[in-house]
Order: sequence, then C-alpha cells, then structure tokens
Amino acid sequence: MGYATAAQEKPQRTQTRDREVTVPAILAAAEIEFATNGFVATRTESIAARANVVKGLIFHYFKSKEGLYEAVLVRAYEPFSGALDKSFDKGLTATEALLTFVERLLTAMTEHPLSPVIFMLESMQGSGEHFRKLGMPSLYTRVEALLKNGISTGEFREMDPAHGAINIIGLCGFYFCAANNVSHIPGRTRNPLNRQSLVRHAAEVLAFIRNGILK
Amino acid sequence: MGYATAAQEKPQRTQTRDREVTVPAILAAAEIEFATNGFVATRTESIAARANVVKGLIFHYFKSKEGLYEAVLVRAYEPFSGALDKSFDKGLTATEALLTFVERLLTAMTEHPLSPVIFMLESMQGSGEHFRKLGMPSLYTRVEALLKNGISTGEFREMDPAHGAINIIGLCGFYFCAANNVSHIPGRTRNPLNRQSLVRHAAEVLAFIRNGILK
DNA sequence: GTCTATACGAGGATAGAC
DNA sequence: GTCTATCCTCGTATAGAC
Repeated sequence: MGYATAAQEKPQRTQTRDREVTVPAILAAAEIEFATNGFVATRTESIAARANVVKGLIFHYFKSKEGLYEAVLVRAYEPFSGALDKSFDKGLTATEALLTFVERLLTAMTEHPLSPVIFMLESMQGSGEHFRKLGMPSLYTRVEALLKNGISTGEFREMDPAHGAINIIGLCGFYFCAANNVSHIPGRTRNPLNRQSLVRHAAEVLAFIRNGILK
Repeated sequence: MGYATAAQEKPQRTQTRDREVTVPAILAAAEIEFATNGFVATRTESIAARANVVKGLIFHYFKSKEGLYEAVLVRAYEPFSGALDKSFDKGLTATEALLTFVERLLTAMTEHPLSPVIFMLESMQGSGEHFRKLGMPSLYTRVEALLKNGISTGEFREMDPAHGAINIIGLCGFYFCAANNVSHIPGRTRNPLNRQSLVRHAAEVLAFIRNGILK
C-alpha cells in the first residue's frame, strides 16, 4: 500500500485494446450470461465484468443491450443452420435424412452447449420474436416436412408430424437445459456437460429416435 | 365524462377484500408472470396489476418477491408429487410402472400447463436451488431407478438409465416450453396449449416412449 | 385488510476526458 | 478505443394513513 509508482491504485487495466480482441470477448461473455439468465435478467455490468472490459464498451460496440443480444443469437445460430442445410441436399431416403439431421444437430449442440439453452430461453420468454426478426427459419417446420415424407413412404410409424417434430427437437436440446439441475442431484458425480457425457447424450438420443420413430 | 358521483376518479377499487380471495388471486397471477418471465425478470408490479390488487399486498402476504415465488413453486409441485407417489405403490411390473408414471405426469401437466414451464425456468436459471430448499424429491432419480429395474428384467432395451430418465421427462415437458414459439410459426392455426392439442401431446409422447423404451 | 407515498438501490444508457 | 462520471428510470420494499 502506498508506493507511488506511475499507475497508482489502478489495477487490471488493459488500456491498449483492439476491436478484434474486445468484440469477441464481449460476445463470448454475453453468450454465457444470456444463457444463464435470459435477456431481461442479464445485467450488462455482469457481461462487462466477465469480459474484463468496462460497461461503456458494450454500448460503444453494440449500441444497446438488445443489440448485443441479437448479435449473440445470430452467432449461436450459425453452426445450426450450417449443419442443417447439408441434410437436405441430396436424394436421401426419409430415414437417412432424419438420422443425418439429428446427428448433425446433436454434433452442433455438443460443440456449442450454450446454444440450445439460449434458444430455449428465447422461445420461452421472447415468444420467438427475435427469431423472426433475424430471419431464422424454423427448425420445426423442416423436421415436420421430413416426418410427413417418411410416414407416407411407410418408413416411419404413424404419428402426428407436428408433435413428432417438437418431440425430436426437444429430445436433442432438453438435456442441455436440464444439465444445471441434474448436476446438483446428490450422488451424481459426472459433470453432465463434459465431453464424455455429451457424446453419451447424442448416442442415447439417436437410439431413442431410431427405436421410437422408425418402423 | 365528468359526472360528480361519490367515488370520483377512483376506478376499479375493491376495498373490502378477504385474505381468502386476495391470496389465491396473487398466487394465480404470480404463476403466470413467473412462468412467462422467470424469477428475476418478473416485476411485482405486473403481478399486482394482473391480480388486480396493489403491489404492497404482495409484501404484506408473502414478505418478499422470493417468498411469493417459493409459494408458487410449492403449489405447482403438489399435483406432480401427488400423481407420482401413486405410481410407486403396488407391485407393478417395470413396464406398467413406467407407463403409469408417464400417464400421470402428462395428466398433471395437461391440467397445469404452466407448471412444466416454471420448473424448466427454475432448472435453467436457479440451478435447482429452490427445489432443494423446498425439499422437492428429484423426479430424475425416481425415473432412473424405474428404468434400471426394467432393463435388468429385460422389459426395456439396453440404455443409460440416467440419460433415459432425462429424455423421458424432457419429452413430457418440453412441449409446454416450446408452445409459445411454435404458436408463432406462420401457417400453424391450432393453439398448442388448448385442451385438444394437449391431449394429442400426451398420446404422442406415450406412443414415442412405448416404442422407444420398451423392447 | 387495503391503500398512498416514498425511501433507496440497481441498472441501462450517455457525455466527455484521455 | 478505452475509461470515468453521471443521469434517470425502474423496481423492491417499507411506513403509515384509512
């Protein structure tokens, strides 16, 4: 205490920063905070602290809290849409298309475990308004079409395709949303979001869908 | 406008109220608000407005926002725990026990469609801390035990019972959480939370589980 | 039991120095 | 591009009249 060097009493400064460093840092921090708390409950101050920057920079780069939120949504959706587009290219059978779709979706979720949580919260709390605003196509609609096709060819069992689509997507994503809760069950040791558990999750969901949907 | 009767400019008062009326009104309003927004993002003012009472009464009856929240959680959990206890009484086979369990869970959810949403939000945002605090037994643990039993008797296919439990509960509850989002998909006319859709949901999930879990 | 008024802190956003 | 300081609204909670 009290030694009079140049930078008195000013800890952890990082004065000379670059947009290339700061912007991704804010985005990464925001993704975690929004996934944990949802849009309204997230504090810009928490994001700034996690990114190790000052609150003002958030508004400098993203104009508003909502601007940052939408940037996070867009970034989170990229791996999903990329993976999904590929599943609809070729002349696959309904079975192949469905399983390819689910596999890719699960891989994308495994690599970005926060994304399902953010989308879930946005679905629940935002009524999906941001999805529409950002022009994100609906996963549900595409899966529903896929199921209709497979039912008509006799590859899938009879079912309501709209409900089937919701159930399949829910099966893939719910695990990530329940993970926080599950990890606090006494007697459970393995972290549900580590690599091993997530690979396990993907395999289990695929098996469930294979048995539950295909004839 | 401007006729000078006794109660000038004081609309919608309900001066003489009773605890028997006010408390349930607040609870019902709070359930909707918390299910829509989560704990932190919910405003006590919104709850009061929806219950048509003054904000102060919330603190009068429940001491704090959190006190009200916990009261809502307890009330929401009652139909679940009641329904579930019955599934574990008799000497049922694993198959019968599982299907009974799922049927009752789905019935409880159909009758209280906000409950799965509240529990989901609490799981995601509260890390399940309130569940523990309120002494709510874990659904997951009980379903997991049930699955283990059925696998060992050969009634169910081989699977990781911990993941199976999460997937089954997710299948039952995810639909309610996605409903807001789904209802905004263009071209979809039926309200996903009306009676007819919920009965449909229950039937679809039961069929999915029957095919996906049983041998 | 119900209402009004208000204290008090938190949080989003902005202005301006460096 | 980054920081400090500040404005102002909103929201929880309380005090006290009726």
